[in-house]
Amino acid sequence: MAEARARFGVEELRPGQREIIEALLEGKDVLGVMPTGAGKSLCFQLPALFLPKATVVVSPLLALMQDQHEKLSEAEVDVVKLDSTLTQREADEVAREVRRGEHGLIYMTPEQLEKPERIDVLRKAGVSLFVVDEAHCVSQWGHDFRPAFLALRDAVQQLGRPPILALTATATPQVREDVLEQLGMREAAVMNTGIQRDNLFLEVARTVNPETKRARLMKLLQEEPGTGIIYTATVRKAEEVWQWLKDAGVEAGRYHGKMKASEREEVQQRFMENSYRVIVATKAFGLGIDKPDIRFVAHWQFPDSLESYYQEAGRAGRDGEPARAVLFYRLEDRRIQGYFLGGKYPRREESQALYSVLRELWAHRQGKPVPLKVLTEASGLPANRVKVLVAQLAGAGILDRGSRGLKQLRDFESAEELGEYLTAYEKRHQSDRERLQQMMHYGQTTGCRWRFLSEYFDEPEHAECGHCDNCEERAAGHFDAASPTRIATPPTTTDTSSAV
DNA sequence: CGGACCAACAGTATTGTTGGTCCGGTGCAATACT
Repeated sequence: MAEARARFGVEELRPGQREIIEALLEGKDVLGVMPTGAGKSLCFQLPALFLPKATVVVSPLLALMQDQHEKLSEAEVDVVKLDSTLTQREADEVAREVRRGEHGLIYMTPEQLEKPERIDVLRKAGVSLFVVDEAHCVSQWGHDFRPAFLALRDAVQQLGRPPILALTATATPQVREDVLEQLGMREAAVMNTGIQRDNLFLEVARTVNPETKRARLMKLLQEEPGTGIIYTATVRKAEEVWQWLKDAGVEAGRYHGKMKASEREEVQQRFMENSYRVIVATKAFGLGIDKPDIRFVAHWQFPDSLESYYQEAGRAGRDGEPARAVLFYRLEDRRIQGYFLGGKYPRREESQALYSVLRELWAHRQGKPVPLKVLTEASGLPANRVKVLVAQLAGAGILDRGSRGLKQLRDFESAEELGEYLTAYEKRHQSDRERLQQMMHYGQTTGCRWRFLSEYFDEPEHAECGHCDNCEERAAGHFDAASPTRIATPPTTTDTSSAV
């Protein structure tokens, strides 16, 4: 504790922190689900000081690593990062130091851990603790556009399987299961501090067309003098809303993945300094946004799931002061999310084709390892897709990802097992569609929205909240007791009829 | 998946129908160029 005080200026461990740290020091795996601002970082930064060997921290974003690296360096903690921002020469130097065991805390991207030479260095240094920060990325990104997250399980095995700490702010039971499975965490202790945020007022505005949305947004801006974020589903829509706000004289910024890195950095900086009233953004404006006094988050279009929604909406009111999360619900907005879900996972034919090609290659090379590159070219599938399927085969124990290539361990034992492999992603696709459906139910429900979220996240039942639009209206007597539909729509909370 | 947009056509006013095309998120890392 003295150490925590001296290094990090912490007086007392918060709920959850002590339990997590104690479990780790006993050598257990831990999945920590705790909100941003609850002190996740301390859960590994503190043990890292006492553990005999290095602590590896996997972080999804270069900017996040940069940020943490700076903060820790200022606190005179011995920390390095290993990523593509280093020159070859710098990376070699850091690698040498790591090998000699000179560093206690090593930040890396998952992609770096795919490289055999990095694994080699870490093995020589020895690893006491393996941390996956923002662990929902394993489930959210691993299966399609950043499959390096699915290779972490192998990496940690190769490192002698030290205890794993996975940390995230939100996770449904499904996502928790997936993270545990993909990282190979068996019998992990799960610490969940809950999702309730009493200062966050949840509301939904039914908006039948773009005009209604604009009117509703203007109203919100008039009611809320503080800063906020407006999320859109597409880059084009973000640009459009941004332009419209600027024309209306609102100090607005924009943020999305098509902008240059330098510009994005500048916008974020200015947002932190309160130079903007609002930021219009796609989901690119997410991880690492930790501004405490965001007063509202509005969704021009709903995202793909309530996980995403809660992550984004939950960025409002981190300071504990009253804040609002407003969803501009429109049935038609389902379309764009449906499209995104469409091409996300490998299809059955692709799984089938890849497995056949791989078996042929093995046969042809008489069991010698097949380099990933060779398989990718032979299959004709996109590289990411191949990586996802290979990770899945590795998880099933069919192959092993060695430094010289993919080695066959066994064949599928039965038609059932093969069928399971082929249909695994169809099931996932189906469950994603159900999650989108749940997102829409949230938009349509006339019940307590916090209760809806609690049920979705499988949290203990709680009484009606009193801080969502439906509870407020019920209290004001605007619901017909016999029917679930609304009988009165006061202009203060809904705006379905008064299109401009 | 399905809305937005446009052109062609229908037909004789201005507008309406139909059919085709287009578009759509999240990042790391390696590489080629100044």
